[in-house]
Amino acid sequence: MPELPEVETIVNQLNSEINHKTILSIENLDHKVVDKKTSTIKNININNVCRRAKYIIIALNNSQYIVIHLRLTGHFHYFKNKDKFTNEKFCVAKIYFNDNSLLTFHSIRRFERFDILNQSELNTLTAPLGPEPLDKSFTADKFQQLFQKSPSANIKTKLMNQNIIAGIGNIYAQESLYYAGINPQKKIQDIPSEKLTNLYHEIQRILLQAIKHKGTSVDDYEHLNGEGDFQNYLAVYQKSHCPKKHPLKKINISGRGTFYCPICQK
DNA sequence: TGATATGTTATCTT
DNA sequence: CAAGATAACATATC
Repeated sequence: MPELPEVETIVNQLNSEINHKTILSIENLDHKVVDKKTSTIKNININNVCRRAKYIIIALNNSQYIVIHLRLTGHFHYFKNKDKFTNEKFCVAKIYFNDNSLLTFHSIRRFERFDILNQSELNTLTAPLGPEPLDKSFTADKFQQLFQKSPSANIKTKLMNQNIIAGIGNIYAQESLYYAGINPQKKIQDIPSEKLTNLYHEIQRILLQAIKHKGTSVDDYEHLNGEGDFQNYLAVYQKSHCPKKHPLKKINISGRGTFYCPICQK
């Protein structure tokens, strides 16, 4: 499932493939997933592609934004020649460019979102989001303060809450908790502050590492040109043993599957 | 065939 | 009341 590193990978690729191109038109094949306002996008230039939390934001030069959330199964394919496209399953939108290329968006579960927003709608969407974990301004001190505000909350649930800290989902929450040596069942108040600082550093390390590997390809994630390979470097997610060969436990926290090592994570 | 997976949001509970 | 927990959403896959 696409989290920060996967979305970041796709945004980087979109920037190199489609930035500053002109969108001729957008074909909307599923009005449940794709905003009907796509029909108004004709001969519009792309100013920039960026990421906020797990949102892909394509800034257009008519002061509108294409905002895409991949949720669980969303992905793109890019064709330098639009004629190379052959009817692919689950394609819900086709974006045609002035250089005869084509970007297709696919949604398997139809859980995904492809919206056309104006500036104020975009502001409303992003306003509640927590800080970006890789921002230079997001220091270890701020991380401490953020989490110690909710002493009785479960650490993993808070890590995955986009309004506390942006971009972390089920995979990277489990991985960073493993490397920080924190049992995912812990309440924040029961975690010593040195361990919280470790967690801060491990989050950044893991996210950067995963971006280098173009994300974790499990389930339906793929980027524009294929798959990432960080799944080969996971410590606990969907594993039976941790890197130190201890058997892992799988439990349920807030309705989400959670792998952890009872020996390494206290 | 029905259980499973999961990000976000709405709703329920404590 | 508010914080936290859980249900709902959709649907392909095993």
